[in-house]
Amino acid sequence: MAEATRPARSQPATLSDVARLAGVSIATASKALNGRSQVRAETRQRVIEAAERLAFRPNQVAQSLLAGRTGTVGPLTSDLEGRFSIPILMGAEDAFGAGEVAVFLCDARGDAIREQHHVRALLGRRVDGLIVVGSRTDPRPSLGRELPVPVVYAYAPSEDPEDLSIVPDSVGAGRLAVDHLLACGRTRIAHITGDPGYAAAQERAEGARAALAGAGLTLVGEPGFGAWSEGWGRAATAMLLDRHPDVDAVLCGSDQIARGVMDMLRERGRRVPEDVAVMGFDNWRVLTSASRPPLTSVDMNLEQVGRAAAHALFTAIAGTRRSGVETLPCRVVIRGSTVPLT
Amino acid sequence: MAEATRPARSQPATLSDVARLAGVSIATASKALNGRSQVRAETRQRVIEAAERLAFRPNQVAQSLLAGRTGTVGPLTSDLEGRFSIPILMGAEDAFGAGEVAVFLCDARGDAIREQHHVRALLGRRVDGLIVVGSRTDPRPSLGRELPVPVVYAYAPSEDPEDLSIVPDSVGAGRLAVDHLLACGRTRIAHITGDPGYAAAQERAEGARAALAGAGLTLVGEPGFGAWSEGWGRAATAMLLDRHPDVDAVLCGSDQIARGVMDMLRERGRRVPEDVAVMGFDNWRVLTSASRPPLTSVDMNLEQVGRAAAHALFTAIAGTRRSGVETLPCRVVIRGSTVPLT
DNA sequence: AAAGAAACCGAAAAGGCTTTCAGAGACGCT
DNA sequence: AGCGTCTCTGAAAGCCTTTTCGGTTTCTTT
Repeated sequence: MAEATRPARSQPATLSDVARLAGVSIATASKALNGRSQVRAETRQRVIEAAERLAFRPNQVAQSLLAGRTGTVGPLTSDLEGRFSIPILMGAEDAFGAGEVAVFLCDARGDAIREQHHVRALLGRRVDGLIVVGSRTDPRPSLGRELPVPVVYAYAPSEDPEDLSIVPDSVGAGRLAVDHLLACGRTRIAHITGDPGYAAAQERAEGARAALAGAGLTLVGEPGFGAWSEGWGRAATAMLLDRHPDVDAVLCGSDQIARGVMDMLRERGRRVPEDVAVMGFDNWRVLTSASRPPLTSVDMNLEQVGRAAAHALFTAIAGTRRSGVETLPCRVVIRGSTVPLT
Repeated sequence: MAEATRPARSQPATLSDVARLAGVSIATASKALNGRSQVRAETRQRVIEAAERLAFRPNQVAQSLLAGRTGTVGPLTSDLEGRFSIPILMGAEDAFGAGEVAVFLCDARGDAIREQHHVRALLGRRVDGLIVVGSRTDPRPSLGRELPVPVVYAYAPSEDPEDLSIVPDSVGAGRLAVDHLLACGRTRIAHITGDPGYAAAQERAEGARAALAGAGLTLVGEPGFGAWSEGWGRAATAMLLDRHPDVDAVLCGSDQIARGVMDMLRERGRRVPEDVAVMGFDNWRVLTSASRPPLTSVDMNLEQVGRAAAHALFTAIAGTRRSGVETLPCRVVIRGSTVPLT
């Protein structure tokens, strides 16, 4: 734990340092390094060598000031703890990273005041655009139309239809899930899901019902709304088995619920997937692959949502703006809880 | 999905706009807004009103250029997916957020090339400092001593002792865990943990052994190194019960392992915590609170690690640099798997 | 009333870069 | 030799803000 005050570090080289070393003006140095054509090859070479000797990196702060664009983007997330924001941010970072756009990190902790504060801070830094990442798919208040930069909402759509929102297709996801169970030959399908106050819960249930109706079937019992927890999965399963012992598949609102469901099924002597198939939602690796058997789950393709949001923001910055809510399809990841391992 | 090209948004107001509206010079406007004293109260008021009318926000890009500091910090993480980086980043964001420092988001995906690329990008943006966040506690190569800004390593220490690293105290954590089990009256304690290639696994085992030795005891059997998975927890527990049926506590290397252990214990008819106490590591909520009974676990205080790293970086930027590896204590979070619920 | 002090204001420079535009030099042609 | 044409190069402006410092106004004091 040595402690010392070292001398200030050497300042990074500037363009004028390079120019001096190469014996040219800064204008020429700039042109040489940026591939402008009005420089003799030999001069350009001299400048490039000088730049390398000095480890010159153009000061992007100065470039930004001049260009009026900073090449930065502010993603506002309302919860970093939650596992939904991260994949979206990674997708966005991915999409931007390729284009040399830097991404700020802002966690509003679900607090509107903090969010406002972050928006201000980001605008002060002259970000070129904002991505607002929600923690649930319910619509959220718009940041407003009067912002000086484009905004894209991801996962949680904006309440204002003039804004552009990119969300996963929850209704379609419910449909996909049921389609898979039907394809597995199941016909007595129950649905145990989370908090009915979540749009995602309602929409998935809606999609599931629609798909069943399409096959001339209905859900076994009512959708079991409750909490997004293992405990609820266990409790709901116990009740379900009492009332509908003939159930042959349970579609769960989350992987956590699914784990609880599988737990209780095993406790009651049902085999998964032979007697009852179980499906989860979210495709959260830790849970899906650790369970016995591994859990079939619907993946919301969140990284794609992030990438799509980044892409939309890009085009909006370039001038072409879209609006409305755009949905992206989910996908079923099949594991041993619906299909016996061969 | 309406599509349209709206007119370019109005540019944000600049200081000279404000000055013009207030009928003063740019210099006076600046002084008025920044609370400098050489402005008549009445004039200041006029300027402030003008600034408000125009929704003026000083352009931080220009401020940065002038000040030579950007007020930004680059945290390089090697895996955002992993659950260890996030709390550290949140802690850092927290510590900086208060001081108006913006944090960039960089995920190197564990790739050294990507990391180099990100370092360059961050330096180009003239960040004032870097925080390197690792995904495991094993030492990692230094970024080098010749960087123009201070660097702090968090979670994964740098191999270069001249660098400053902030890490959780793994040895101490092992000791704390055993101390808790001893305090619960357990004496026949086994240790089932993860990949022996991880420094964290070795160090925790070392701490556990030391604490036992201090009480005149030894581990039941050898430490069970294996994988950081539920599956390994189950398998290792089965073997453990065969060889040492009298075990009365299992210290696990992670919460996932602990879940597997508890699963197998239940399957073999042991009650937790009455017959066998179980402890996990990492205090990962999803796992600890969802299990039956809730899992006692060691929390590495990662947010504190992040905050400490941010703080160290702050002081380093201000000129006072430290070096070496500094450890932060962990803490035991007691739940029902070691202490019967009252 | 005049001088001195204090309060207030604005011109200008700085920070690092890009770009425009004018000027300088080289070359080919008549 | 003189002219026009290219090809290169560099001075300077501009991006937006802060700060210094000289200048102007106002107030106090004798």
